[in-house]
Amino acid sequence: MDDRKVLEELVRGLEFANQLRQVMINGKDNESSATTTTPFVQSLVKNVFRSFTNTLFLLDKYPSYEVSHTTKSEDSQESCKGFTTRNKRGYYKRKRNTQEWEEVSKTPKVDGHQWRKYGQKEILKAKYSRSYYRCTHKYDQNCQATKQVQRIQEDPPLYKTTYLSHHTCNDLLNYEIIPDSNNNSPSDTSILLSFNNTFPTPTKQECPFLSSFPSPISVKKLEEVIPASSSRHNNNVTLPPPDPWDVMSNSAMCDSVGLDDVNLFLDFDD
DNA sequence: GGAATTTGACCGTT
DNA sequence: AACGGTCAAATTCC
Repeated sequence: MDDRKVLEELVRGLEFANQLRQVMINGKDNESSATTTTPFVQSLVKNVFRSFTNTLFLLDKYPSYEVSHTTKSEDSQESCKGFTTRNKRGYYKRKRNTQEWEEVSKTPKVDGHQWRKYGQKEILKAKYSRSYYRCTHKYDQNCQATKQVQRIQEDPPLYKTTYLSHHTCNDLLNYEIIPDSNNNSPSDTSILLSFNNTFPTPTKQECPFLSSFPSPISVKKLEEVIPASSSRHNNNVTLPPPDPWDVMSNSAMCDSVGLDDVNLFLDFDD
């Protein structure tokens, strides 16, 4: 069987589930409908996500899949961002690869991974500066995961996190592959792949195998308003925001995520 | 004293 | 030339 086709089908399923989630989110905006439909529907959506992500994790064990989804940009990025030559300081590939996804949350939350801030820049036409983080295990485990955090809105505060490359380190605690908890409690509003979490972060946690999950999808937020003024040294974004793949595990372990906590849209590159 | 953060410089991309 | 991602020395934190 063609792993890629299987994966594409799974991704399509995720997209549908995400669309359903969007419907739910819209429903939550309308408070009356939210109270009547969310517990059951949320549970269903969560289970759908759970099934898809579990399968995707399993697919990750297939080397052929990894190869088929290694893009040119990834290859070049590897060579560029690896900084094999010390003199090539700042040598990188600006063009984003396909293993990139974004998340928008109301708070810069803590995720399970350990991040090291390595830079902060003022971005043109952006009101707030952008912070750059790399995985703490970049050198000891050659983990290439990086992320960028930028505040995009003042009131209410909104933060955009852009993840580039998934973790390859073992920075995560043990994680059981998403068990079918059959948890349909009304308070359970989390969703796998919600790319967000709210629970307090243990210093170290999560699952090693999750960290090596290759993301074949890119996630884009559809709209973003960035005021055209500039301010420097915004220290509001010092807490490491969540890592999507952590969140998947986190959601599985601790279902405490609000659906409206994330404004996320999936987009799939062909 | 080691680890993490800050911040100006560097440098490839656009 | 401007922009933005990264480096690395200086500084701060624990």
